[in-house]
Amino acid sequence: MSGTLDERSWSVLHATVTGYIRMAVPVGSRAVNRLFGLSYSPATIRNVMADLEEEGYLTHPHTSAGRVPTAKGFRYFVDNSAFSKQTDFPDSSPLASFLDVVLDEASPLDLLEVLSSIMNLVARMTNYTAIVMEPGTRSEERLLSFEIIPVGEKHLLAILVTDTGAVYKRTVLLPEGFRSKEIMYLGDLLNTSSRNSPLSEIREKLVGEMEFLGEAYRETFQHLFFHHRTPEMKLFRTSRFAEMPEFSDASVLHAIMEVFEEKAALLEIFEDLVAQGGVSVQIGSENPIPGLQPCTLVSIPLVNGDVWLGSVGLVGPVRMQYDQVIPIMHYLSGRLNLWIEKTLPPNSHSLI
Amino acid sequence: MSGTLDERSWSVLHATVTGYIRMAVPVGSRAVNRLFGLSYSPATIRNVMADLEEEGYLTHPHTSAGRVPTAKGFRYFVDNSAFSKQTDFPDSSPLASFLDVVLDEASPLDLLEVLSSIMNLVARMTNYTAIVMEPGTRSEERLLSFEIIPVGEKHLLAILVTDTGAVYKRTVLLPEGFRSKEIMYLGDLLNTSSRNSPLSEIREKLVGEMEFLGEAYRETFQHLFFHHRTPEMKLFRTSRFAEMPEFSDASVLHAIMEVFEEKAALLEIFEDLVAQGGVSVQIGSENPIPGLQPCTLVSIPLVNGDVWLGSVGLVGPVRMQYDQVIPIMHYLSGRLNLWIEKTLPPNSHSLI
DNA sequence: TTTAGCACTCTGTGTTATTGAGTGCTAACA
DNA sequence: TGTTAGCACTCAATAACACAGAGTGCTAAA
Repeated sequence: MSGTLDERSWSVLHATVTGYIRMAVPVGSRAVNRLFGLSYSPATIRNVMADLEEEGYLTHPHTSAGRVPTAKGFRYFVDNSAFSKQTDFPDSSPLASFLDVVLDEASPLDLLEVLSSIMNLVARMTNYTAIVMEPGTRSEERLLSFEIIPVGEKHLLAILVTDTGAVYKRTVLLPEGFRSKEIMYLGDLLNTSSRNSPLSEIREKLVGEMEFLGEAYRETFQHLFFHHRTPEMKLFRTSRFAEMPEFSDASVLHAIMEVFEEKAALLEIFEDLVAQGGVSVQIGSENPIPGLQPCTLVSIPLVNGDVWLGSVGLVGPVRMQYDQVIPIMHYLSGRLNLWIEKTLPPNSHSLI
Repeated sequence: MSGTLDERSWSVLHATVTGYIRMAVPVGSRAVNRLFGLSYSPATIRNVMADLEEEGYLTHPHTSAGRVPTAKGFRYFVDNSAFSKQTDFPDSSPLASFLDVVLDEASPLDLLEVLSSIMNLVARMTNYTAIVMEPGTRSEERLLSFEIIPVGEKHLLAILVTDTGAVYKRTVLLPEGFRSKEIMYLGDLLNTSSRNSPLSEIREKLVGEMEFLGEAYRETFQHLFFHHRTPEMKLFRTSRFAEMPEFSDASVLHAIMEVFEEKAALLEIFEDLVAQGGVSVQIGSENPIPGLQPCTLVSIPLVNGDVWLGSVGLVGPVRMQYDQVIPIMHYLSGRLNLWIEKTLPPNSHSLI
């Protein structure tokens, strides 16, 4: 990135950003001088601020207003603050003890629920909106169990379990003249012959074998067996946005709410950040979704080697309390990924 | 309720309410006269409006403003408009053909998904927020299948299926020194001996029998078997609220968003309305949740005899397009409940 | 190099005047 | 007697204006 700031510029930038985060209004030279006890006078600070503005770290809503950090200013602040390197986290934190309990007794096969309960807490601690995302279909998902259960006279309920802990269910009406036995036989066959085979392989095999079945059988069976797994997303405390001054404009707020109702775009962001690993901070327009550009997204991927299992994130205003959020997310990244690494075999989605 | 309005008063009330729904601003006597071609002059309309105000159907934000309907005014409007009695619905509607397709191939065991896809469409058609609610634990839920699947060396995955189509899963770490065989044996036993027994009965039996098991076994098994089912709620298009003029006040909007993040209160409302049956319209303060009082909730319970399977609702501003929403919900109530009645045995949650 | 001082700029607020929509009342009318 | 035209009155919303205050940029002094 661009050059490094000297000591004095950095302390002014730091104070300006911190002040803006706290007050949510443009910060003037006097405020920086007083609030942060800088040993420079307001006049000096004004000079420094003018320089910082020229270099693009600050802006000016209008002549007689204080300074507001730009995305570049926030970026420099985040990259150079101590909290971004901080690796320790107080064991006494409620989060730490919560994780102790949850991670001890839970399994990565129940990842969505585990992450949900954790991020629910994190959302409450930080007062920002939390996101939990789990990807859809996984490449080498393998069949653990396929059970067809007759329900009543005319219905079949299929339960498909894969080694990632995913459970699919579907109910179908048995077509007129069909015996449930026949379909159940197919199910049993599959269950014993293909246990532990990748779903993709079973799919191909089935398509081949099913040529010999009647159309109606084939359709019913396919309906029971072929599921596509959609990504799962959960949100916590989206209502917080309605309280923040930067979202008092209804159209801005509306745009954000719409982003939250459409998981595809968020999924893409999380996918893109997997390779990066660790804590990603996307400030303002650094993220590609237009509606989300007045926001900052702090997120971490959960991986087992090079297999992506899911991601969690926090969304708040650009004026986010980075010094609180980033250490929390760092800590979460460490604990969760360690837990996954310890529990799952290397590079696997599953416990096998 | 209070008395019946004479012909003229009713036409003025009708025009005022309709006008207010359309314009979202107080409606004056001239507007009523012009927009609705009433044969009375503005002066006469003013007299009638004054009477309606005295009787509590209209209010007055301030002297020189037009009239705004009160909750009582909306209530009278809803109760006496033709659309509330209308029973037919165009077969050509996208909703009708959508239901034709969905209800034909789906089963009430997948109720949550069925209702979700329908209400997603309804939310888009009406531009209001849709809610799908499914109650939690059901009294006489019976066991269909309980399977314990070993995953890897040290984990067990339990899948419990009940006759309502509910599927529970949980993964546990096998305690040190345990053999998965032993626990699986318990599972098998349960599966063959207790299939079709109510969960409550199995629970009691197990608690009795498990006295003889060691503490650790008991705990592990209980962890696998005892789930409590929490109510499920899904929301569609909550972002719409951010666009409506009556919710431009951030604190009002925030209160509503918070209601949507807490399913307990909504669940209670839906539960209370089950007995009433059919289409319930709760206008403004008629619903008991404070944050939701600037809204109207139009909802229908889905029942099989006296068994409640779930509810769906639409939430919008009090100034809702009742003439569009109520017929839709009437139609939905009819189609869905008929579908349930045809598919499920009488007074049952399930297909058995 | 830093800082005090000062003129200047611009938003936000409070004041006032004005406009216009809408009412309530009264008197005329059918 | 019910309906309507006319008119004075009320009050929110808007615009115009002055003014205070916060904050800047520049200059000159320390």
